Amino acid sequence: MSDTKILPLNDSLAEITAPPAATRAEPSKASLHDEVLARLRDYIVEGNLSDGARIPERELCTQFGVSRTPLREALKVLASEGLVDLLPNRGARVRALRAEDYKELFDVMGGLEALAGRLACESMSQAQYAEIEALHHEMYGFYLRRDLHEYFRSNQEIHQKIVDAAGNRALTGMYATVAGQIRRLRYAANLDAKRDRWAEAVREHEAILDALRRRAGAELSDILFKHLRNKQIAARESVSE
Amino acid sequence: MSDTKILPLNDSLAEITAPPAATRAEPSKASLHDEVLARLRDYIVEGNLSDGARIPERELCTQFGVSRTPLREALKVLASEGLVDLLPNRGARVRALRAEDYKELFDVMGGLEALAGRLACESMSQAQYAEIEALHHEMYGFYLRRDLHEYFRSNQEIHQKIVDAAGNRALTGMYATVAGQIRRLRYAANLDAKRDRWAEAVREHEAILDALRRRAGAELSDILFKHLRNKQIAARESVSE
DNA sequence: AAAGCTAATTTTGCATTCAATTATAAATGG
DNA sequence: CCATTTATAATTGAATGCAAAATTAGCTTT
Repeated sequence: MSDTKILPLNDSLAEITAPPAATRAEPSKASLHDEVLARLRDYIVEGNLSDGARIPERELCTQFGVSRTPLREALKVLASEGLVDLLPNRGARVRALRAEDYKELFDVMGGLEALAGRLACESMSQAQYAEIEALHHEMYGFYLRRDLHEYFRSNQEIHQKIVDAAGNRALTGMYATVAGQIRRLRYAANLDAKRDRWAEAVREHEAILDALRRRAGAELSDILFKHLRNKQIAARESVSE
Repeated sequence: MSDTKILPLNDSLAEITAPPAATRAEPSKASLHDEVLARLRDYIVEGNLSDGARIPERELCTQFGVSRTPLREALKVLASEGLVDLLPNRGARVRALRAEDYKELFDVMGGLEALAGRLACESMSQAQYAEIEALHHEMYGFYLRRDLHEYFRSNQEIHQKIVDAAGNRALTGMYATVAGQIRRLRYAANLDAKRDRWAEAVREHEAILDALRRRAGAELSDILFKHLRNKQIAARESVSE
């Protein structure tokens, strides 16, 4: 194994090297640790590494062009976020989530969105509501035109806007962490296979908007949790096919 | 072994050095990083360091008898948990939480407990319910006897048992993190100053138990969130005195 | 030739070292 | 005497070095 010249890279890791130039343009903005952390997290969240794949330190160091110290710090943080497993003396692996784990994460996401809805009802400004309402109508348009991709995007944006409207940074951070873990599962990919579920999801979103408008916190909380539960069930069915 | 002679310690940090011998007896159990992480987290959570206190690396290293590498790793993780702030080139400080931050954390805790209650209703065994019911009666006894300390302990145990009964490890972990951040505020310390609130809290716990028995998930979810809200209000009032 | 054992290589965990930034002290000028 | 500047010390961020553990390769023994 010749390690003096650039090695033939593991395919799955090849792209890590690509983006640094752009990030490097702004050189001393963040610490090396933060940069490595953000990039590695994105890379894992975006699903570029297969479940359980080994993450050899030395290789990643050459990819990122840093020493082992900041990389190891980033790995510890990612482990605490649940994205990687750290095996003693055996290195880091991308955490392999089983169906059971996804079920748990979905439920937590549902709980966090339920909370977000409740808080949004309490503190949301009229402008924030109007923004969500506009997004809802936009999303409905995509539904009518059967534009799944844009539907999905605006759907996600609505959910994020509700979380933002809660105005709770601790919640926002946790939501991002959980959403990141789940994102590795492209759960709604073949929602179109289930036309029934799509229509149902739209109806649920109408109920969400209605409760938001009436600022009915407890009710919205319940609707949002159940909405996420239905999403989860649909995801499980579509995966098992 | 490593610390043959004991250095002059900073007063506020002196106790950190105490427990290592016991932990050291079992040498290769955990990595140095994990040990330092756990001990430093406990130390901060238990409120031994004042808000905003500087955490000089070198000093802590001598306290723990480790080099800067594992300590810095632990600090990065604690920063991601929100327990410390990391100022670039300026070291770590115990994160100073303002009233606003506590309000946010309380709401998140309420949201997580609301979720826990809902999930517990779905999956809890009869034995688990019985255990909670027993704890509830025990707690009621402490209330009648005005034993605030034991009341508080069993109260906390009930809430933890509900979270455990949810059977969701992701939730359990997040709950622990949030509870840790809040624990630095001894919020219920002078609950006894408010006899009204104490009676009210007990009544709320009766409603919690009732909803649990009926496995009324959505209802319990709502009750638990509001219970935490009331706790929060009581805490704020008692602090402002 | 396969299974088991031993030696070499690699990889990890942690300590140490070095450079860069910040804090502190001294000195100079107004 | 105080403010500003300069020099020194301390602290942080990151790279390198080293010992222990683990993985791999090679060898022995059937």
